[in-house]
Amino acid sequence: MRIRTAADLGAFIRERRTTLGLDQISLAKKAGTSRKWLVEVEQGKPGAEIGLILRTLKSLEISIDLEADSSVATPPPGKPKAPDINSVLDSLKTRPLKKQI
Amino acid sequence: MRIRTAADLGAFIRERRTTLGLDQISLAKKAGTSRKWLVEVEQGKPGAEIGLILRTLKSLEISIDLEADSSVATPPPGKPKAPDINSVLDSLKTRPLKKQI
DNA sequence: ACAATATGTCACCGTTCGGTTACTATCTCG
DNA sequence: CGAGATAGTAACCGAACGGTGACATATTGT
Repeated sequence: MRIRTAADLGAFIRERRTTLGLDQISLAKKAGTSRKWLVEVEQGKPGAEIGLILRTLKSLEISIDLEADSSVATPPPGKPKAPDINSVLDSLKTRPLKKQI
Repeated sequence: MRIRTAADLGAFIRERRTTLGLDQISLAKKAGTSRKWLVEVEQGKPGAEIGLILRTLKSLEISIDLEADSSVATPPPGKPKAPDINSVLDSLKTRPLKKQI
């Protein structure tokens, strides 16, 4: 399922939890958090910490996949930076990422 | 990319940001947060709020997909709940799931 | 009707978050 | 060399988080 908001996430978590036949206490204990926290998350709390979220999803055996949309150089049409070959080479040269070269 | 930890998430965000040629300030502004926050998130801060994370991913045009692993009733082998027909029927009766059977 | 279960809500409290504002270290380019 | 841009870090502080424990509601099964 594609997640866009905290409410989406909460709904998905809840659905998965009930599908597995778990109650809030069981899942909260499994994920190492509290029932109160689970209740709020299932209601779509945007302030929930990502660490607890990840632990919860793991407890529910849910995989999280991130995908960069479309192509590399498609900054929302409106900022035509129009990078030329030089700038691209420059950026690769000046910003040695871990796995670069 | 499959995300399992906050560090994974931070690395992915950073890679995507640089790929798009954005600096931390630009992205932070775009996502409605602060540069300090972005720095910490890219370093894998597990306490970051899911709401800001989602806004950031949206700013980077990154899709988040959740997928429930394997089949419905496969609690990590070690808890052989061995549900019999009765318990299954009961759970269906008391907990009207959407897609069951 | 009663007990048991599961969920939602509340108040309290210590901890931590996130924003702001500096300062520092690199790196690039003129 | 010096100016500018980018990134990491620090201290401060109000706001919000998450945990605990209790109470209020359904809802189910006896």
